[in-house]
Amino acid sequence: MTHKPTESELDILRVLWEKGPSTVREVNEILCQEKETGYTTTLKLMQIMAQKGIVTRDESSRTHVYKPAIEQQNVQHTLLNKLVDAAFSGSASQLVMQALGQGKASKAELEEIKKLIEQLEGEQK
Amino acid sequence: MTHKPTESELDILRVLWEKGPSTVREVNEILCQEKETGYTTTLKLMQIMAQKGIVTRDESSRTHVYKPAIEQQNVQHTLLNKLVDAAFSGSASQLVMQALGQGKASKAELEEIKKLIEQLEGEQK
DNA sequence: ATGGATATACGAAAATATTCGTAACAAAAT
DNA sequence: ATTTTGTTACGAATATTTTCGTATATCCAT
Repeated sequence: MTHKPTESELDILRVLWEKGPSTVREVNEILCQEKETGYTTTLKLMQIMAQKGIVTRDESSRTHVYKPAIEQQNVQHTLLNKLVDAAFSGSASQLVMQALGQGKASKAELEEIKKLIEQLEGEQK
Repeated sequence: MTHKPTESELDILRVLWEKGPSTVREVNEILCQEKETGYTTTLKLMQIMAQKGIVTRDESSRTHVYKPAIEQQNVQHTLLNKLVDAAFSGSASQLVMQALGQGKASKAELEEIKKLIEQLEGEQK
C-alpha cells in the first residue's frame, strides 16, 4: 500500500510529519509562509487525503485534528526509487554522487555517510 | 532555464538521453515495452516538448529526428533538489543515507562514493 | 497513377490535480 | 438573543497533463 502523494499532498504531509497532529488552520498557516494558500483549499486537500487514507483525523471535537497515516520513511523510499528510475536510469549510486556533489552536506554528515558505507561493505563482504 | 519536465516528458527524455537522437516511432517502441502507448500520444508529447524547448528536432527529412535540448545532469539536479526539499526536509545527507540503505549499490560503487567523500572532505577542510 | 503504409498536425476529450465560493452549523462574544 | 467568528462539507470552476481520433501529406511498391 504505497500511496504516491501529489505535490500539494506532500506539502501537507511534510507539515504533519514535522509538527505532529495538527488542525487545518495550523497546517494552512505554515503553508502560507511559503505561498499564499486559501484556507478552504487546504481543507479540501486534507479532506481528500483523509478519504484516500493518507491521513486520519480525530473528529471528536468540532475542530478536527489530522495526523499522517503513512510514514515519512515509506514515502521517501517510494519517491526516491521513482526518481532513481525516472532520472538516473536506475542507478542509485549515480544519484548519491550527484547529491553529494552539490556540496550541501557538512563535514559531519560526510563522516556519517562514510561510516554507513563502511558498515555496508562489511555486511556485503 | 530549468524546465521541469512532467512525468511523461521525462519518460521520453530518458529514451533520448540513452539512445541518442531518435524518431517518434523509435521512442514510442521503447516506451511500449513498459506500457502500451499510442503512437500519436507519444508524437503529441514530443511536439509539445519541442514547443517548450525541451527537445529540438531535425525536420529536414519527412521523419523528424528529435534530440534532448536539456542535459540529463541539469534535470537530475533540479529533481533531486526538489525531492530533498519536498520529502527530506532539505537534508541531502538524509536522502543519501536512505538511498544507500537500500542495498542497491555494489561494492565498487560504494568504493567510488567513498572516494568522492574523501575528496570533498579535503576540499572543504 | 493508384493504393497502402507511415508521417505530421491539431483539436478536443479524458483524466488528474488544484483552487475557491457558498452553505450550513456551532461556538463565542457582545 | 443576536451577531460575529471559525469550522466543516461539498460542488464546481480552473488548470494541467495525458490520450486519442481524424485530417492531410509523403513515400514507396505495384
